Amino acid sequence: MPERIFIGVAWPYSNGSLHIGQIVGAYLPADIFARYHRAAGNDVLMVSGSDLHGTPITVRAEQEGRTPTEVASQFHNEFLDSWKRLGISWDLYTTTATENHVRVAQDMFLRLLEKGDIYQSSMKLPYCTVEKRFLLDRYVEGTCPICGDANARGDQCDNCGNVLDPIDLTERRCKFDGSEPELRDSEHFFLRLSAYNDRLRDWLSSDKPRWRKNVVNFSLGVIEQGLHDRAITRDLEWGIRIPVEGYGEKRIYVWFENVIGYLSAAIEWAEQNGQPERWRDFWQDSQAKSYYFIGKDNIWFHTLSWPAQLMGYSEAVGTHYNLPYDVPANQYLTIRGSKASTSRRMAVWVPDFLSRYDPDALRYYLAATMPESSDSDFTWADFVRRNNDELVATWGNLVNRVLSFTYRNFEAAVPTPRELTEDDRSLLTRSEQAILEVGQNIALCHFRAGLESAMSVAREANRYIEENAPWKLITEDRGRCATVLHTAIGAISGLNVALSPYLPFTCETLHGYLGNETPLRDAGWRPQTPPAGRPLSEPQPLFKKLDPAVVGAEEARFGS
RNA sequence: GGCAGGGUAGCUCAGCGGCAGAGCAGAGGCUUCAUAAGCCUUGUGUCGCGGGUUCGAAUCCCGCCCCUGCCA
Repeated sequence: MPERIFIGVAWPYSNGSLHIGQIVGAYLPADIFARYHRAAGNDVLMVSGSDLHGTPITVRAEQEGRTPTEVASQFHNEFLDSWKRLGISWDLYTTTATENHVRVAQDMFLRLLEKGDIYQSSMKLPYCTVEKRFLLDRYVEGTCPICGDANARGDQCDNCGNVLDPIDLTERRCKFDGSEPELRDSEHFFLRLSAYNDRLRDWLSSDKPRWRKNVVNFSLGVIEQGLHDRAITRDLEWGIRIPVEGYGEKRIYVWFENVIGYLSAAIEWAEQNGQPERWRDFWQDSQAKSYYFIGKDNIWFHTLSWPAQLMGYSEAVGTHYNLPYDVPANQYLTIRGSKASTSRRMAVWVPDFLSRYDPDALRYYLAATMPESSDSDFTWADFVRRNNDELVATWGNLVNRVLSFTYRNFEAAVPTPRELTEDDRSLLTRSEQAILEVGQNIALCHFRAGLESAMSVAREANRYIEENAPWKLITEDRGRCATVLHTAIGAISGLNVALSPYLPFTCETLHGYLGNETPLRDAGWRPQTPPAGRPLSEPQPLFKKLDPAVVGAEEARFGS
């Protein structure tokens, strides 16, 4: 019985190129997960989109003297290209600027307002009398009350790292003109999160054994402190309008709005596919499972506020909406020890990376070092090492040595085996087990362990080749040689299925070398046994070995 | 400052109450089908620091240090 799997992936701000930390944190694990479940025959819907709103975009636009729309659409288009080149297999990748999303977001806002989960209240905010506008926290500067640094921002002090409120600063000044901002009352809308404290606690306390412990413990910790109501509108021009009269200069704040994209994207997907009610299969069938792939900075929004929004909306409209089934948040991938940053433009960028290296090499590296339980560190030396000593040497070379030897010595076709020995059957069994183990690991979001399950069988296959030495058998016992190669090809075919969620491009290529005429994605999550006599295509190496000199070149480029 | 996660071999990490492990790197050997790839053998550890509980602690408890995230 197929499962229904909804996969929501964090909505990236389109304020700069994607960097590999974002890929390893959310997009790659989501894609591996989606590819596995599709192969296993499950009903999968994977969606996300570019967040075209949000202050990071307006900040960049102001810096460059462009409009937010120009900045946002430039990077949205670049993202589309990056997804294609990385092989991220969206069912729909949209944006937060669609009419559909605005309608769904405003509807949720209004329903929660009618229900009383959203209410109005005033708050004191810094107002610049020169600019004649309310200032975002980061546009107020002053002296840090904790460390005394004179150049602290209203949201955070870069000197001591503490989170601040603009009201805490002394010697407050406007970032743009240096004038002292006034504190003025501003009417805003608040989400009544406090009303959901107990229900969220009950939900987070039950049936969460597969959740990562940092995700559960962090969320429960916030609940124990007591969830407070939070403003969900801002004094901004860039964003989705508040669907209430008299708030023309304010907008819905992105943290409330962009998560609604998970729902609106499902609706958009269903409409685009001519089955406008299909989204309900993923949102209203309580057997459907929703997974959210995000980075650790995003946990609060996905385990607390978004579930509260959904609980409230379900009640308000009288229809059930599924809460997250799992939120497998990843830690960070640091770059030589420091955090990547889009706004500070310090990162390994995806378009740049893919201009010199292959997507599967990157996918392999990122999956093998995925920061599932703690931050992991990217270094060029480690990338080259894993590519050359693991991907090329173990898997790529296994494939190449078996296929090229067979191609040359057995008329470019799968050899006809004699009776299999214990040894042969044992290898084929291990290959079948690899498919099962990889699948189980991926289903539990243990991506590194899944890859290792497959790689360890690739090592066993290399041992099998070594022990049976087909290069000797070819002159001594051609029948036995045929059997060994047939067995090795069977094992490789199985491993190719097991690795396909991780390495979609090269696995598809190998599937072709193995003489298949239909795409690998149609083969399912099960062993493949190429029939004896099937013609093989002439194999080429699947991966490129990297010159260790690229380490120095890349580090120089990175500006060390 | 509060909450949470992490700190284990040169590197990347697993183990989370019962003889400290894997992959890769290093050293030695074998092999030659293969992208000088493969296979075998092999060294390596104050398990962040200091206390405690226990017959027994990397694992549980207390305190501290360092890294990361969040703090509406």
